[in-house]
Amino acid sequence: METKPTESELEILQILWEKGEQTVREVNETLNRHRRVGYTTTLKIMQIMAEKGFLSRDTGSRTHVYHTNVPMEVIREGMTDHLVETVFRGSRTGLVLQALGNHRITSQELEEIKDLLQTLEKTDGRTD
Amino acid sequence: METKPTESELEILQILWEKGEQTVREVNETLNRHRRVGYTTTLKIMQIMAEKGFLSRDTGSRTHVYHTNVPMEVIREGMTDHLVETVFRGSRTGLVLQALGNHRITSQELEEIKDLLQTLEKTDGRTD
DNA sequence: GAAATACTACGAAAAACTTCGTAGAAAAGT
DNA sequence: ACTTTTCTACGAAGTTTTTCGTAGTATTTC
Repeated sequence: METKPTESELEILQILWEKGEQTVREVNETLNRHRRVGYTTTLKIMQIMAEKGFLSRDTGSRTHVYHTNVPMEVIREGMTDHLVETVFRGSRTGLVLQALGNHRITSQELEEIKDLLQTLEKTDGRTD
Repeated sequence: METKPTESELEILQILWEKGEQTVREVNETLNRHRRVGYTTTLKIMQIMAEKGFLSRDTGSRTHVYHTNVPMEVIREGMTDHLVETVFRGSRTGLVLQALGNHRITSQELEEIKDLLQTLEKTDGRTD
């Protein structure tokens, strides 16, 4: 399965993940809240995404309704892995330290992370 | 400063970060250990990178010697921020949890992260 | 010192992605 | 009913990135 959408494709995926199924017009209107994009541009990209398998569409009525075909989780994992490989030379921890370092973090976030670490510590059988 | 190299540019940056200054031929040979790339292709990209400011070069002798002009840290930060914005809707913690979750992690890595968290907890004055 | 090799500069083709105009059909408005 | 709006499909132009061939010099090799 494809896991590396282009930037434009990712914008559209985000909208569909958040709002569920949408028509091209709806997606285009959402996009236009942030930047100017022509209707047919959005249409074209969504058609391409359907070809690539990122989206499926209901062509029952004249106005097609699109929905994502890939879980957000899968894309997040793929993109994160790609960053780890290309930028952090395979070091997942490197990325984690980068993401944590030098940035303000709330107590709640800190707790979340510590909880996850504890879970990992217990669950994940390590050999070292 | 530019912080978002293309994929090809990133490959070259990685080589120069690791090996220090290099000629086009040296870089090209390293690239060719993994995939076939023509010499002039590498040359061209490195010339473009010099224009963009990613690299500088010593043109003293006929064979130019290139070195990076941007610290690895800066690119890592820029690329990580970009991923956070586009894929994790601005949630740095989301990325951290993604990077940690579902992946085997060594005790040593775990310690590293816990240490960093402790430091953050103490150092970073939080308002919540 | 002539031939082969190595280097840069340049341009342009190829590929991937983005953008939009136009055509033609369906639906809605009046 | 007919005019306007809305929709998809399609093609093509525009952009960015990647790829490489060729030309022109310099250097090395024999």
